[in-house]
Amino acid sequence: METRGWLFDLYPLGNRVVLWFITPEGRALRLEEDFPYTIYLGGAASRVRQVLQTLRARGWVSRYYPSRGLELASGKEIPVVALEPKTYGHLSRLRSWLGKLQGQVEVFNADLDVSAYYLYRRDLWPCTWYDLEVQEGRLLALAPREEQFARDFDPPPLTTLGLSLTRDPLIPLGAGNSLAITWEDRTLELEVRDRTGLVKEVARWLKKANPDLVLSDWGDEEIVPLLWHWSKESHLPLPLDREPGVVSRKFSGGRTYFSYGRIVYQGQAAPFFGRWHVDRKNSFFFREADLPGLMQIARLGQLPLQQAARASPGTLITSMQLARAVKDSILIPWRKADPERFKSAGELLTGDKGGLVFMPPIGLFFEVAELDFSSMYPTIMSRHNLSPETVNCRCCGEAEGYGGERAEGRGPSPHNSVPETGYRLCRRREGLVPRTLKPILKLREALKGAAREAGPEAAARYHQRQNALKWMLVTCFGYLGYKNARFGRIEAHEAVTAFGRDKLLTAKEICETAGFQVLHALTDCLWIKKEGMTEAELQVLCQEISAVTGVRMALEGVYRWLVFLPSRQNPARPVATRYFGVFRDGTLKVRGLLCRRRDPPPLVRRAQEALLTCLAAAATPEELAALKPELLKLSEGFRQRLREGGIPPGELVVTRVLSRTPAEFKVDTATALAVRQLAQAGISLRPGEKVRYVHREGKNGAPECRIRAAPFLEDLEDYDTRFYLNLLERAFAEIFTAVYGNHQGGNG
DNA sequence: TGCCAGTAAAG
DNA sequence: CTGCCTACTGGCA
Repeated sequence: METRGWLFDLYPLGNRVVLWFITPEGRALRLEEDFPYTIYLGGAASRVRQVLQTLRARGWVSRYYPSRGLELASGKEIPVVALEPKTYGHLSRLRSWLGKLQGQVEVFNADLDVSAYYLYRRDLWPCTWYDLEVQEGRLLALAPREEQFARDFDPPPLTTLGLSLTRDPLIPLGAGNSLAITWEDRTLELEVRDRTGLVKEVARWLKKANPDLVLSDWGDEEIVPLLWHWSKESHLPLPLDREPGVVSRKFSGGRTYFSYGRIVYQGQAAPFFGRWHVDRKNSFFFREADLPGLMQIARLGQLPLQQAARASPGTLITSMQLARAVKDSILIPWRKADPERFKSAGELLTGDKGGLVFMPPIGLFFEVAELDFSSMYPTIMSRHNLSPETVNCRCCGEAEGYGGERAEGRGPSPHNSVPETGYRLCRRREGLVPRTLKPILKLREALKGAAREAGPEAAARYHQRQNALKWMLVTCFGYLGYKNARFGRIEAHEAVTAFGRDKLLTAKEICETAGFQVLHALTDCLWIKKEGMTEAELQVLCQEISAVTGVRMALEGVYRWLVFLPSRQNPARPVATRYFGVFRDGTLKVRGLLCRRRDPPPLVRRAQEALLTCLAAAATPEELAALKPELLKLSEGFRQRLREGGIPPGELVVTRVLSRTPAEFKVDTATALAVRQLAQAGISLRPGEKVRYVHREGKNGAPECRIRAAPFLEDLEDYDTRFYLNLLERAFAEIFTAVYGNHQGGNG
């Protein structure tokens, strides 16, 4: 039978991969396909023979045969033995046994996710329409009806059931918290009188609605594990899955890890089988890019959507690289696992200098243009062929300057040598990283273009999708420098930043030659001005810089006025990353101010935003000066409200991310007090999770009374007026000091 | 006043 | 699938 279907979900089950398609009529279609997982063994033939004998004796492998594959580093084809585990269930045993053979044989393609490996091998991607050939529940053949990197796609309408909590997620379901179910624009609150009743009610809704998507808040961590547990306890069915077979469901607990210099917490996952469960509060990409973004990354990353939803940008870009490697017959090395070892201070200092920074002058400036390189690092990687296997490659010989004299000057650098470092780049092969990046860069440009031309609704969807791609591009650069990344290499990372500095410096010189004054420059942006400059002139400048550097330079905008802030520790010194201003079209751009941080109380954030919004109306020095009385009045209003008291606690909540476990705090900081308070109430938080609390009156009282942690704020009557006034003054000072000089008037 | 622990921003 | 550098605050000696 031939039909059409939109690839919706897939997962391994027993010996096969189960695939769910949505038909044009909106029906869910379940199909199975045989898919053997293939591991490759390389190295000395005698060793490999020994390993195969053992595996045969243990009965873990169904078959093996000689094969060939490309070695990443050399690009050469090498002989290997392909082996197929008997079932997916044998994979974990096989992996851990092979893992112990380090140094004896080389093991490739061993640690891939089964669903993802299936998609890479079959060259398929989710969230796409396919022509299907089907027989008795088996998938015989399929062909995509759309391109993987298509600018436009049309998903079928999906039925959605909402699931959330009625109160703060720290309050457990059934212990003060209730469940809310949303279906067809109506929300129903289910009180938890008895657990069985609740399970029955949820089961009834799932059966009745049979939703394609369950979109939840806190479903992964708080709702689904409890419901599942209760359903097992009471032997009641809970049809979370469409899969009729037996699926195993384990709740593993979340994971805390260190990324970009800070602690992150990723909650445990509670995916469904044959149905999507997306927890909005446990999905980086949903937050950044909504459902269209999730579909986009599932397609590009060739991951089941529920996995893509919970993945970090790093996992996504790695998946794209893995897919590329499988398609190109490159043997995939086992992931380097060295999780305990952090870089030492010495390692950090060597080599990597990062982005180039010029310090701005402090104060207020009028008519300043900002120029930004678009996607500078990814473009550099793609244009200059930067990849782990292309830096100082073996194949291009060492005669052409490798290790020799450094590239002098900053003119157009020799085609295959890296500025500053003397590294040499491969000319024969295009690297894995550039090959992965190129189509992403191209699609992102297409999406940005489409967003500019489309109506507001379609534009929002294009924008979400391009935003998802942005994060993958950014992370791709970071991963080059990460020692444990599968496709990382520190020299490649250094080369990217070296090219980056070179290009920014080139841009600065071009600006100066054209008679512009360069006020400030930061990694991939420039702030410049010239008496009587025109937009047309700036566009020409951008074109010249783009042509010379090979990276697109675009005019971010012309500021009517712009403020660079001084350091608070040393007011004579500027800070590179804190500024705000208003463009000619009246939009504000604010960086590094209090309102851009995630920790300040809503009241303080709103106060600063109110002042900024007021200032945005001014265009000239005169207008700016004329606004001062209004700003003073505004700020006095906020002070007044604080002093009067009676501000709801929610307005005063400070939000911080836990950096360590409660026991690890050496100092009684407010954050430490808050976690302890929660622990006393039986709520334990892990590093990377957020704590929220209000500062109370009486700083000198017992430590327990200095703060009150959320969610126990409902009966809180007092707050530390001095603390909040102080914070408010700081928010005002960031604006007043630079715009009007130090004098703030009022009682400031 | 200087130092340290703790926390967060922009790119 | 765990990539920094720098600015800043608050508490303590």
